[in-house]
Amino acid sequence: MSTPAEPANLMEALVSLAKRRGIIYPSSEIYGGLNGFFDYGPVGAELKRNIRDCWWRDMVQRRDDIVGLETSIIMHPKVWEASGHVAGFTDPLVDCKVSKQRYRADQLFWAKVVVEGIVVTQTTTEKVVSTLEGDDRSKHIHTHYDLPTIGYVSALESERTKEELFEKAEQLRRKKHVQGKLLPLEVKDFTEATEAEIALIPSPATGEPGSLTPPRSFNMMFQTNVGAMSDASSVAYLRPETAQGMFVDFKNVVDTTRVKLPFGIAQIGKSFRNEITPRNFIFRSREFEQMEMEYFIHEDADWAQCHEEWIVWCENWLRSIGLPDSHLSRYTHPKEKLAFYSRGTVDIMFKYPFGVQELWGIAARGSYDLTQHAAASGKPQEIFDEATKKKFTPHVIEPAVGVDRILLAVLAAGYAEEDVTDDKGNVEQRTVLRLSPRIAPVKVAVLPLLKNKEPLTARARALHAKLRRRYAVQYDDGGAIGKRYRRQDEIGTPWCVTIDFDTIEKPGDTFTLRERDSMQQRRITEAELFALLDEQVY
RNA sequence: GCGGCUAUAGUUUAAUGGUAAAACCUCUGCCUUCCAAGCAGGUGUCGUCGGUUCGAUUCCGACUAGCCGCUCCA
Repeated sequence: MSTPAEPANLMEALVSLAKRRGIIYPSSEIYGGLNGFFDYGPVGAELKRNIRDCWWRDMVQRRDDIVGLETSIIMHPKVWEASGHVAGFTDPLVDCKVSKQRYRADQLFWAKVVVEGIVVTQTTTEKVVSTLEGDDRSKHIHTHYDLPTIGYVSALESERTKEELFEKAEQLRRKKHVQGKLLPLEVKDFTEATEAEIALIPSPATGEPGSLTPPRSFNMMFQTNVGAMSDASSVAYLRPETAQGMFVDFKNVVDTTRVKLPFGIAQIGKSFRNEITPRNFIFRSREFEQMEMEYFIHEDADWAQCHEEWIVWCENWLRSIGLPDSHLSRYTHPKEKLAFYSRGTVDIMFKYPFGVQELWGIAARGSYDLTQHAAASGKPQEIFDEATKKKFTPHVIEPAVGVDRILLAVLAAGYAEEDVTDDKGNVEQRTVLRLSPRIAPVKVAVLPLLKNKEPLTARARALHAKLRRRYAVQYDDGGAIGKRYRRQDEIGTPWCVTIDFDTIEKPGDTFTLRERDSMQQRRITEAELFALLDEQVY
């Protein structure tokens, strides 16, 4: 009997297991680690490779309409200017030191409040006078008529930013007991404030000046230099997405591979983003691996239907590697929040231990990317339509997913701690990773029942040698048999075959096949074992 | 980047101002006829750097990393 159960803190359990079993290590650990970077250990490397291979086989090799591509990680810097990443990845941010709020500088607006006319309040007059001497006093007061800046106001970007600023300015005028008429406000955003002004602009949270920091720029792209000289002309970027490779090589693929619309170009590769806050283990890291596909369609095609078909394809693929429906959902981006070039974006969400988060984004991008590159490079990115005899720029549907996010999802969905009751009634805990045979790092463990009986180990080694030609398998003769089963459970090995005395003493050359999830055993021949693997590991 | 909490063996945790302990894991040998058995043995720079102190794993500071919240994720 076994009872599946989720541990109280699933993430902690996963991080611990990942380290203990060689799935994921912190990067550069002996030097104290490096925030946002991770290494995949021997077991993790197999798991990750299997996820990539499954995707590539299903997305590229088993389809007629999609071809693969591998572009360089460092591309011409103009690629990222054309794509909008150089501008779009720079988000200057402002912190309020008192309220601990953070604002985007381009969404925080402010204005100097200037009042037309004479400053008549007693306090203000005295202040001005005290800085003057002798006969100059009256004269100087007079010349200050046109100087009365009474303060600053700020407001966040909204539909009524200007009204809000005006109201605040009016409040400020009354609060300071200043007579006169407000001059029209000159609204600027925070990126345009000088150092002196920053000290005087009030925080929208507190209404008091002096707590805002100067805007700090966070460019999400990692910069590097190409060539021996490090100057402005040699600046290059590590790609923040693989997609631009497909757009930039679009014409090459069209001209050299006989593809016809609709068709897709797929790529798997590393991308880099200098995330402000890497979080949640490998979910958001600074170096990660993407699997992206750009599906090009005719400009007159029914993009919405194509979009929906790809969403369904992606959902089915996630199921095929073992993610349960109970953890999957959809999020449709609201129209008003879409990027201006996007016609629609749907995210397939996964219920991670830390919340429901984006796993796979399927975006309808129109012809934005190809059009941008055509304009920036001066080379049209068009296809000739034989029917209408006209050239046009194709539109694109882009399913983009992170390998690391899938890997974390299969770990989270597959991890279980079960209470197992043995024959004597003792309850013990069993940790098991229920990974699909498609992606399991080890498909079969070959176990001689006893280590010190040569006929058993000889048969086991022979089987192991034969299996390993086609599948990732392990040979393990250490310790008691039950311990070896549990060891394989922890890395998600779907099957163990045990070479026992029946194998060598009885006719039929059968082994014990032990199944991971049910722990059930049955006898199986070598031919049946290979047939099972051929069917399940695809 | 800000705030709060944290850092002892591969993992999970103890104890201590006088150079550290347990369990599990792992490795070696013996044993073992199916679910983490037993026996014997091996494996440890208390995250890093500085300060206080005769002496710091322990107290203080900085840094690094992790968790939570804010922010960000085109």
